Amino acid sequence: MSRVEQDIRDKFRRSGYTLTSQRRAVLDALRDSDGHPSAEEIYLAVKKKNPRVALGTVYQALSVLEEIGVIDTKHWSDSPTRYDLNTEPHCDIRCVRCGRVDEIPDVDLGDLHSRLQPNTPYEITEAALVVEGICPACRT
Amino acid sequence: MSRVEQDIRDKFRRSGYTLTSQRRAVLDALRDSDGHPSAEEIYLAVKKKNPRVALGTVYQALSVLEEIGVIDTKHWSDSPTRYDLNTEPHCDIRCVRCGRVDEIPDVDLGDLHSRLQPNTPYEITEAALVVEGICPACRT
DNA sequence: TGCCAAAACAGGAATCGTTATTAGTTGAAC
DNA sequence: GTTCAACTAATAACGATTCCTGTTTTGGCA
Repeated sequence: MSRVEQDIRDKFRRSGYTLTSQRRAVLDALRDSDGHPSAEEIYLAVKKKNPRVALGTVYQALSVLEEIGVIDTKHWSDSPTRYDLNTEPHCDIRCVRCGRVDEIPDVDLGDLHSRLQPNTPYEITEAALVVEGICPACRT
Repeated sequence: MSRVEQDIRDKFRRSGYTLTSQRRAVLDALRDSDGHPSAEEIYLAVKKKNPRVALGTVYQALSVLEEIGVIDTKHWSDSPTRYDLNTEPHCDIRCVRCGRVDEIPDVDLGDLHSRLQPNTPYEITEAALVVEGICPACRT
């Protein structure tokens, strides 16, 4: 069993949630996808193996997976939420033309939180970069 | 007439859009609000002076105002879009408990775009920070 | 000033991603 | 095997936003 696999099982055990076949299927769909699928895309992938799953189940599974820290979610405006197995802080960019999402490597976001905190009386809980652009394929 | 006022008129003239009383009212509501109101809040403020305006009109006015560069929009997940007269790049933080939005001062975002661009083949069109936290009043 | 075409508007229906509800199913603990 | 809580499928409901249609307003021009 891989380290990642073990980590997932640990997080389920600690949380009290059970790793059901539907949640497993959502994780598999995320692993097998090439990028940052939407709930709809995950739903379609899961449906191929088990046509009985409902879209609502996918949403609920995703919310559990996010809660226990197995997946990350990313929001862009005018676009459905994207999901991602990678829980390391990283920066994603979305193509405004085709919707494709890719990671921007070598961006140090670790200090974002600590760099902002001294400037606000709020207690920062979340700090993310939302980046949009035009991907090479769409630039033509 | 203030500099800001003149700037708004110029932007309308150049764009070809007309500065109607409804669009004027939306701008006034933004100016008189204490922060970063949602479309709904702007709608309610506008309605006080002219009860006949429709919510759809507010949305359309906001979209025109954004297009010609008079206002900024900010998106947080699980929350309606917020609008802002300030078009200088700046960083806002939203309270996850009460929804209040405040600016985080002294954050240099000017180089965000140029810092990210070398690391991606995308042509970056937009780079923003989305920050959430708990405001002093909600920390109790 | 009065007319006309284009733009903008009001009102309400429609859309879309997401969440809530509810009844039924599963599966682990005894 | 029985029991009970957790989970699921199906579908209704929701909120923010956009779209549509007929009406009103606006700016250009005689």
